[in-house]
Amino acid sequence: MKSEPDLFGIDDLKNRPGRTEPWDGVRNYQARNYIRDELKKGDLAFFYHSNCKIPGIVGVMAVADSPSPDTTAFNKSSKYYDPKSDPASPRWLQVTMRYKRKLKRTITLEELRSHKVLGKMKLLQRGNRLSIMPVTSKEWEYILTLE
DNA sequence: GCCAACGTTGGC
DNA sequence: GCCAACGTTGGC
Repeated sequence: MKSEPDLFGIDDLKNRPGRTEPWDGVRNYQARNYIRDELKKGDLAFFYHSNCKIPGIVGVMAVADSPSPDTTAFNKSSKYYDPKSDPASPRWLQVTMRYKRKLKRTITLEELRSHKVLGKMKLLQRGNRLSIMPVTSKEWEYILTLE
């Protein structure tokens, strides 16, 4: 799961009360579908810093609840307001994420790209812009051995 | 700051 | 339904 450290980084999550944060504002259908279909309470996720000097994986977090409607879509004063999301049939979903730990070091995008076995990772696919995407268990375990 | 890649919008 | 125009993402 990507986030821009200038806006909300791993330390921001760590410093939140309860070390949790609602992951709202996702406005991409594919990412929405991953929230809806793939995320279960207790699942682990990498925290990825994007759009910054050294993009890469910086930590581990966990899904803290079940997916629920993203109510920022109904809030006219929210930057995530979406008039097409009907409260009776919410278009966008969110999930709460809980801080687990920081990696001992950042595993940079550049480093991830240098490992041939990770070549199929969604994150590394050309042109990928998804903010939420699956990691296979093999990829997960391999990446943690790099730490 | 540039720009490739991608998603969305809206005219037709 | 097509596709040009536009907006966004995000690495570099």
